[in-house]
Amino acid sequence: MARSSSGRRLGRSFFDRPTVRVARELLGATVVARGPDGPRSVRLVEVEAYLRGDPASHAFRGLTRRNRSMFGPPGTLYVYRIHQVVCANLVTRRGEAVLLRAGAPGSEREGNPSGPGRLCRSLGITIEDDGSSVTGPGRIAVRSRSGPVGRVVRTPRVGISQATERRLRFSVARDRWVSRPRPAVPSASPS
DNA sequence: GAAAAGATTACCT
DNA sequence: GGTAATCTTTTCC
Repeated sequence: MARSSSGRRLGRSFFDRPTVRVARELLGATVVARGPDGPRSVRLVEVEAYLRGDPASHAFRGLTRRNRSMFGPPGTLYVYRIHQVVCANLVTRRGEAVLLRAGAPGSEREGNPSGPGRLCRSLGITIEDDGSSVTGPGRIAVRSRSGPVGRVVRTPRVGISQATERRLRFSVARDRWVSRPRPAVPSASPS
């Protein structure tokens, strides 16, 4: 099988670092979810950072019933429902997290993980996974990237109405799995 | 208790 | 490119 191999499981120390740095380094990492019909995996190509004092963050107004997982330890999954789908985040430091927006499917079974809701559907992540940890024995893990990642571009985040100018969306330039709107790639050298 | 808004997506013109 | 679907959480009266 032409499977892009992945490295070791990322532990708490990986997530217990500044959120922007974690976000950037998650690109190329693989999320693996054990399911009833075997493991499913997605290699991340697009994420967004949500910070302290960030009006676009669900944690901005303090702890609520919905966002309590964002205040859990590093490596906690924060899963929330929006409209008819769910989206997943990985908590870094208290009250900060990285939204998983898109990735490349590990095989045909994962379908199309291009978009936060689609990515969760590809991995079988549900609201039941909210609050679980990816650094422990749970069914979901993150494995470090094993190969080079393409050029990374920083652009404004998608779908928010506050702090829209902050460039906290990180994506692999020109990767086919990056969701829409597709970021413009600065032309240092046109290809 | 009621109303509005939403870190989206699928389908329409 | 624009809009409806759809339902939970949050917020306001």
